[in-house]
Amino acid sequence: MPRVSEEHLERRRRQILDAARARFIRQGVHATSMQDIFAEAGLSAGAVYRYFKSKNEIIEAILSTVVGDLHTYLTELVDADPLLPPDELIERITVRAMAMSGEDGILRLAPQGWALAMYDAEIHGYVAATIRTLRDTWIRYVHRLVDAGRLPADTDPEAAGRTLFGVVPGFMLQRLILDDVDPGQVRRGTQALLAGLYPPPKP
Amino acid sequence: MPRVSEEHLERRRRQILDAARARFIRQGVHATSMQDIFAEAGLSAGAVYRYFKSKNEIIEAILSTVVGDLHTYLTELVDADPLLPPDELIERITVRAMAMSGEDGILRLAPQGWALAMYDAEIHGYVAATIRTLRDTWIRYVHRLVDAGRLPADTDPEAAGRTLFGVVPGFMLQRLILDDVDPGQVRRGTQALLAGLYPPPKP
Amino acid sequence: MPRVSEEHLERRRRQILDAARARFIRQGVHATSMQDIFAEAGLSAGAVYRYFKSKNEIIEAILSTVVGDLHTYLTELVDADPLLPPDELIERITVRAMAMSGEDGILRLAPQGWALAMYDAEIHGYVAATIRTLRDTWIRYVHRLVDAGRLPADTDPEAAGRTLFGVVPGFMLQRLILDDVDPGQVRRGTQALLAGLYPPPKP
Amino acid sequence: MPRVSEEHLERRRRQILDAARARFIRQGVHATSMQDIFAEAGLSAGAVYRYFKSKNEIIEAILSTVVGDLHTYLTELVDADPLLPPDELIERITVRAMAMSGEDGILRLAPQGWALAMYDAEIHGYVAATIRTLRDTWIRYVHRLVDAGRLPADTDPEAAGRTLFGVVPGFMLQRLILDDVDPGQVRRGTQALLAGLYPPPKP
DNA sequence: CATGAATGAGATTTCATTCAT
DNA sequence: AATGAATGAAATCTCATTCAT
Repeated sequence: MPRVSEEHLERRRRQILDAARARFIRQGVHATSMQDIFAEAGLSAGAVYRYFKSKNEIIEAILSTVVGDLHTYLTELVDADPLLPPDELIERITVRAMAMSGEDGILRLAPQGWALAMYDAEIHGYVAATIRTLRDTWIRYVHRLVDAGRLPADTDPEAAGRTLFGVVPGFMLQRLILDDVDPGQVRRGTQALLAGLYPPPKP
Repeated sequence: MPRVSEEHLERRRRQILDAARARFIRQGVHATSMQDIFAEAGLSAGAVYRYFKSKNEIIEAILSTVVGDLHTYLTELVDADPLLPPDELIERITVRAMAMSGEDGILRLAPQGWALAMYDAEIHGYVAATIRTLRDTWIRYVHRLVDAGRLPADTDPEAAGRTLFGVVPGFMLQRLILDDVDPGQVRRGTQALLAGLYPPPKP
Repeated sequence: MPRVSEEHLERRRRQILDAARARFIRQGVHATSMQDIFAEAGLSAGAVYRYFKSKNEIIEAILSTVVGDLHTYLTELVDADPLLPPDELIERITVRAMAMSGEDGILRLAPQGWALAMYDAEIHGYVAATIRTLRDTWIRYVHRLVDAGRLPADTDPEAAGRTLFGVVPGFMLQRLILDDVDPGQVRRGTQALLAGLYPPPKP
Repeated sequence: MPRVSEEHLERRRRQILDAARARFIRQGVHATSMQDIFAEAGLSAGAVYRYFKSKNEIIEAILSTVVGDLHTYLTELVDADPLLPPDELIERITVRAMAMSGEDGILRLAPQGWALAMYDAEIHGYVAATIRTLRDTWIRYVHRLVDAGRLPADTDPEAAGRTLFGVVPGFMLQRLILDDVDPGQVRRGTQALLAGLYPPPKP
C-alpha cells in the first residue's frame, strides 16, 4: 500500500520532466547535466533518481513526447471530412510546426532526437516509431487523394507519402537554424508549388 | 622529423580528420573521445593537438564538409542545360543523398550537425551557411522553371524553393533512422508526386 | 549522508584546507597536484570540488591565512600600554615570526604568496591587503613613538614605517632559505642596531 | 675542433636567456612554457635543448643573475672611502633596488627565486649563496661602522647586519606588490629612521 | 519519501623533452 | 648545428550515480 498518492507521484514525475525539458530546449541535451535538472526542478538527486533510473530514461521520456501533439493534429487534418486539398493541409501543418518551434517550443528537440536515435537503441525505438507513424499518416492521406480521384489511380501512395513527409522537417530546419521562415511565406510557398500537383477540379 | 613537406602536414591533417570522421559516424560525435581519435589515427595526443587546437575545431572541420559534395551535385543538376524536369532532378539528388547515407556515408553526420548547430555558435555558422546555400540553389531552380514557363509566372520562387528544400532531409531521416528507403522507391515516389506539378508540355 | 550539520561542512572544509596547507608547505604550491590534496585529505575528487571550485580557490584560501596570526600579535605589541621600545617590539615580533617559520610553519608559504601575487589577480588582492595592513601597523607604531617624544617631531611616519616593515621579511628569508637564524641572535641584533635609534631616556 | 665559434655559442646562449628572462618577468616562471621560450627566442626546441638540458637549467641560469648587479653596487657602497653613513648608503641601495624592480626589471624575479629556492635543491644553492653574500656584505659594513667608532664597540656585527639585510627585500615587496613606493619617499624614510641610529659626529 | 554528500572513472588539454632528418 | 614533429605522462575538473541518514 503506497504511502503517497498516485497523484503525488505523477506530479513529481511531471515536475522533473518539465525541468528537464526546459533545460534540454534551452541548453541542449548533452549540455544539460543531471545537476542542472536537480536545480531546475528544485529537487535532490535522490528524489529524481527515485522516479527515473538514469539520465537516459529522462531523455527518452522527453523525446518520446516531442511530436505527439503535431501528429495528433496531422491526423485530424488527414482524416478531415471533406478531404482537405494538399495545399491547405500542408499549409496548416507547417504553420503549426513553425509555432511549435519557437523560443521554448518542444520541436526544438527534434534534431537532437534524430541525432540521438542513430546511436542509442532505446531512443531509436521511440524516434523510429514516431517517424514511421507520421509517415504512415502521410501515406494514408495519399491513399485518400487517390480514392477521391484527385491523384491518378496508378499513384504509388507509399512513395508519394514518403516524399510529402519531408516538408515538415524541411521547414523546421530552416526555422530552427536559419530562423527566417514566417508562416505567411510557408502558406504562399506550399500553395505555389502544389497548385500544379493538385489542380482545382475542372468545371 | 623536422622540416617536413607541406604535403606531409596535409596528410597528417587528413589522417586525423579521417580518423575523427570514421568514429563520429560510427559512434556519434559526443560518444567519441579524443582518446578514440588518437587511437583511430594511430597518433599521440600531442600530435593531434598540433594540428587542431581543440576537439571542437575537429568537429567543425568535419561538419563543414558534410554536404559539400551533395551541394556540388545539386548545382550541376539545377544548372543543367537543357533544364531538368523536377521529377528527374529530385530523383537524382535523392538517389545520391541515399547513397551518401550508407554504413559509413558522410551524410550520417547531418542530424548531428543540425543538433549541434543549435547550441554551438561556431558550428551554427557552418551549418547555417550550408543550409542557406542549398536552399538558394533550390530557389534558383524554381526561378529557372518559371523562366522556362514550366511554372506560372506568379509563382513565389523563394517560397517554393523553401518547400522543395525539405525533400532531401525528409528522405535522409527515413534512410538514417528507419533504414527502409531504397532508391527505386525514391524514383517512383518523386515521379508520382511531381508528375502533376510539372505536367508534360501540351501538344 | 545528507542534511548534514553546518559543523560537518565546516569540518570538511578544514580537512581539505589542512591537507592542502600541509602539502603546500611540504612540497610547494605548484608541485602539489589536486591528486595530492585528495590523497592527503582522504577524500575523492568530487568531494573536494564540492567545497572549492578550483585549485586556485584553495590556494587563495590558504594564502589568505598566512600572516593573520602574526599580524594579530604585531597589533598587540604596537598598541601595548605602556609603549614598547622598538628593540623589544622588534625582538618579540621577530622571535614569533621565526617560530612560525619552522618545519611546518605557515610562514613558509609567504614567499610563494609573494611570487604568486605578482601574476594572479585574485591572490594579489589578498597579499596586497595583508602587506598594506602590516605596514599600516608599523606606521601607527612610528606615530606612537613620535607622539611619545621618542622620535623627533619632524619624523615622516609613513616613510619610517615602510622601512621597519622590512625587518620581518628580512629575517624570514634568512630563516627559510639559509636556516641559520636563531632567536637569541635576533634579539642581540635588534638591540644593537636600535639602541641608537631609541636611546634610553636620559636621566 | 668545433665547427662554430665560441662567440657564436655564447651569442646563442644569451639569445635564449634573454628570451627566457623576458618571459619569466612578464608571465612568471611557472606560467612560461618551453614553447614560449622557443617562440620568444625565435629558435627551435632542438636548438634550445642543445644549450640547456632542461627548463630547470634555464631557470637556474636566470635566477643566478638576479641580484648580481645589485650586489656589485652594494659592495661599492660598503667599501667606499670615506665610509658612507648608513642613511646615505641605505638610501642609495634602496633607490637602486627600486629602479631595478620596474616594468621589466630583473628584480621582479626575486620573489620567485625565494619561493623556488625552498623546494629545488639546485636553485636553493644559487639563491642561498646570493643571500649569504649580500648579508655578509652588510655585516662587513657594520664592522666598518664599529671600527670607525660610529657604533659601540660591543655591537654584534653579525646580528646587526642580519637586521639591515631586510631593508632591501622590505622595500622590494612594497614596490612589487603594492607598487606605491617612490624613491623620494625611500630617501626620507631611511633618513628619518636612521638619523637616530647613526647620529652625526659630535663637534 | 527525500536528502545531498560522496564517489571515482573519464574527459580534454598541456607541456617538457626526444630524436629522425 | 639546427629543425620541429611527435611523444605520452600528468594535470585539472566534471558528472552520472549511489547510499547512509
